[in-house]
Amino acid sequence: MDRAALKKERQEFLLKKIKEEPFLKDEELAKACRVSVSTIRFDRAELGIAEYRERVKSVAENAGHAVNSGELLDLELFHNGLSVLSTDDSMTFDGTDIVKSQCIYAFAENLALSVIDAKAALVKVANVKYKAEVHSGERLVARSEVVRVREKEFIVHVFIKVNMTEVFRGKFSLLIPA
Amino acid sequence: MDRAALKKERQEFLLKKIKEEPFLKDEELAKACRVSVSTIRFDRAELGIAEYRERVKSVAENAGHAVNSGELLDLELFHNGLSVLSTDDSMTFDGTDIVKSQCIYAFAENLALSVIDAKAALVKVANVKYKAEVHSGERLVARSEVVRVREKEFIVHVFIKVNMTEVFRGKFSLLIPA
DNA sequence: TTTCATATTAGTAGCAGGTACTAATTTGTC
DNA sequence: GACAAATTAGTACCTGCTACTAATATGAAA
Repeated sequence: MDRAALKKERQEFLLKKIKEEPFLKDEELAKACRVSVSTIRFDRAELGIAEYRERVKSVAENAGHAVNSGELLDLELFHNGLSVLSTDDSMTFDGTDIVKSQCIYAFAENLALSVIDAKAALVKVANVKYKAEVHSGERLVARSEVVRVREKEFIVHVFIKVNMTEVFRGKFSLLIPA
Repeated sequence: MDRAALKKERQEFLLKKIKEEPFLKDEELAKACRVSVSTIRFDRAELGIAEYRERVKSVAENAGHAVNSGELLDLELFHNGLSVLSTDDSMTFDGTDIVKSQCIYAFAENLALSVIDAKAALVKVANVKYKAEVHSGERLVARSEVVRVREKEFIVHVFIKVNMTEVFRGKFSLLIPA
């Protein structure tokens, strides 16, 4: 066997393994790869993979991310709002770089709620269209507009663009709780 | 000053501080409380607060939760599917026990994708109705049905109930990528 | 004022999971 | 058989602790 090839194979396995289970310590990785701890440390250094504690920390730090609330750039309450969100790998389908539509939905819904100043409004109806694939790394720019107000019910439109191209549009009917 | 009262006050402050910023080390907490590291360790022991690394780890472990994919109970590919999801506090609006509709949406969308065997299908259109509030702790039961197939496009209905009462219904138009 | 319990601080040894480095050992290939 | 790359072993040191002991400070009771 070509030792260099074995090494390459192991390093690819290591990358995959850590992507799947980031909370494995060097000792556990060594067992999984059937090599010594030294070799694992060597491989991690070569591949630029951080140590166990750093990996745990970075997962923890990106945890709040699940909210997909983006960064609010502009807001005129009960009129319109503007928000941006940078997509990343945590939002994609495994093994692809395609962002899940539920992440885009959450981003849109959050902006719709912001614009009517509702920390916890109820969504009654949502009609949404996804017009194009969104890929990891792309920057979503969302604009929302309140189009109708009736009693405690609001109709809010949300449009999302990537690079000036519309990828999403949605209509939300929101109810502020009594 | 009553020293016991000062202690109590500090410990309350400590609890609040760590709730807000879980990633503070003993040394940083000591500075924030203007006491020695020893005292912080003493307080943590008394209050049952875990050490820095444990806190980071527990935040990291509860991170993946955001997927909302539920547990698939039954599946007839291209016909129908059945899935359940127990809601919890991580899905609610802060300070309430009302589950965010985006969590329900994600659950529904995931089931819609499962039933057409698509790991990464594109959602083209979704029309959804939320019929009642869902509260933390309630168990969502979702049923999906493929109602139409045309080329690579699928129309899937998803109904979600809590305690036999429908809380959500949605229609998804899905496209399997070329 | 002295006494005493409580609160606080300091200091020690040891642990986990590493880094950074050096040195020895294997192993496939020329 | 010699050589370079790969692998393993071993050392000292680091951080952020635990678990423990001991010393010191302080407010209140006697």
